[in-house]
Amino acid sequence: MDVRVRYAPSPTGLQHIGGIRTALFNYFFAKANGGKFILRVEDTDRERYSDESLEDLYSTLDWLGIKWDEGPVVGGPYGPYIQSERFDLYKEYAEKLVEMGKAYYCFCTPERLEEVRKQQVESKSEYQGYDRHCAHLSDSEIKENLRQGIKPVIRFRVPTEGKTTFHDILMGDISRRNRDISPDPILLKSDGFPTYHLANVVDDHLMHITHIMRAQEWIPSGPLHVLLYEAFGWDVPQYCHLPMVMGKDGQKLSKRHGSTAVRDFRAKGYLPEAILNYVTLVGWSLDGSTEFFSKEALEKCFTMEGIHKSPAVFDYKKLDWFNGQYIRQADNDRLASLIAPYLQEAGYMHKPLTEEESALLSRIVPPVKERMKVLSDAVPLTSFLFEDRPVEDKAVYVAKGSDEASTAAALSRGSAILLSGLKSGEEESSIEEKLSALASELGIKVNGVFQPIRVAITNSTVSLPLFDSIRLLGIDETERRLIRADKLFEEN
RNA sequence: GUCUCCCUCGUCUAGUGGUUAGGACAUCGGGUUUUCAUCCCGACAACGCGGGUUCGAUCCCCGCGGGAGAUGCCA
Repeated sequence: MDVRVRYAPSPTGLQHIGGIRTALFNYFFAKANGGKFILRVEDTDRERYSDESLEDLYSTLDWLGIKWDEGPVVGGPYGPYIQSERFDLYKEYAEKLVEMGKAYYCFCTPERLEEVRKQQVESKSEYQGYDRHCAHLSDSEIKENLRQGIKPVIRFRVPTEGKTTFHDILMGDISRRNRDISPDPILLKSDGFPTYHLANVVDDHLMHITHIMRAQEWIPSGPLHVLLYEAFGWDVPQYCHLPMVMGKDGQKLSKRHGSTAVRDFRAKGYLPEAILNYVTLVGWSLDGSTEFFSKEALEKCFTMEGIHKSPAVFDYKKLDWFNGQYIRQADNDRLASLIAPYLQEAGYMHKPLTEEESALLSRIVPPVKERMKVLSDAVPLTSFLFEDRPVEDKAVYVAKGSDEASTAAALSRGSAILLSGLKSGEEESSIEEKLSALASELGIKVNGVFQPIRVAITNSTVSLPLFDSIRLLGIDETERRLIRADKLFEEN
């Protein structure tokens, strides 16, 4: 049997790390087994639905390079793949269950349900959930309610006896007494839309899904779904519940832990291959030592056996490390085009780039790529080129182990050495030697000479390498800034 | 409350009835370097606890503890 798996998100929010991890596992499992990866949009919650979420779903998968074999846009033999477009289908199946006596109409108002819930909490009842008030209405009672225009929901009749077991590839057999299953969950809402339980089971069956890989938060409803498959007389697919992705505090990863939307990571300057690589390693490993995986490699080597049972904490620092690694590996031209938007956003460059800017950009990349964790780091790293904010505080120019007098001397004499060297096209290493010699003459450390020069030129003690900075800035501007710093020290 | 699942360094993980319990991130220290970063070297650091089974348990069994998830006309 050919493997068919699906990612079935609900477009009620931006695609987040947890969701995308599920998508990736499904995708890689399908690819590694020569199967099909199906995308299905579960937009049955009309209150929380948003177009933006749907667009975000497509753009995020696209950014990661994840293509679906069947689904919205591309179509497929079992479409449509958007649940709202399958509206009639669910009603049909729900009513089929009603006819079989396995489901029933319920006319309870939300107010009454709320009241029941409240009482259960107050009385600390062991049983929670619906009290099956409408489980045994007579035909005439149902007709009367319908005649009055009350919109019913359809509830599934959960057996009160026995237990239901399903097999999970990772977890093994998971059983639950039927009486512990939430009593009589709603299958079809009063607005005619199905709930997750119904739509999911119906669609997975109709779309011939072979393996259901979803987050562990669904384990408790596994038995219910099995009951549903059995009620319809359908085969139960294979289950594989994925470990959850947690935040630092061990709770389910959410916004309060930091960014969780993939879009946010993208905006900050994470590369898709870094996200893809790291996210796949959350809850999965090949051998415990291999860390770098390309998408293509994972499409071949991903196995279910490598998936873990226990939840995993999402480590932002490790993601940063991965991103830095991938940035360093990245092609310079690609990096240039990836960095450009950040510099444009900062107002440093025009959109589109002028020819000069484009040329400058490609010279910026090599020194900058060694120093970035995220692409947006390029902005602070190069700001000295685009906005001149001279350091007024003399103390900043003074290196450790030096003093103001030596610094003043280092600055004026060092500037002279530097500028004449640069203008005469002298080797950088030779200029460097002379500056070092100056340091020992002044009786200070090498940095005692370099630091004031660096601060003068880059307006910061932390910068790109000095000669790189000068090359990017140009000799004239370098000279201007050196003279200005020199004056600062001459003033008193 | 009830049900279900989980438990190896701070974090992600490898691993075995007998190992110096391995790797990576983070942290700390050192080296290279004009700063920062990169890069290199090193250090710290784990089998939740208690019973069994066994010549021997991190590994097998039981209990406890801790954590998480579910308990919606959300998915």
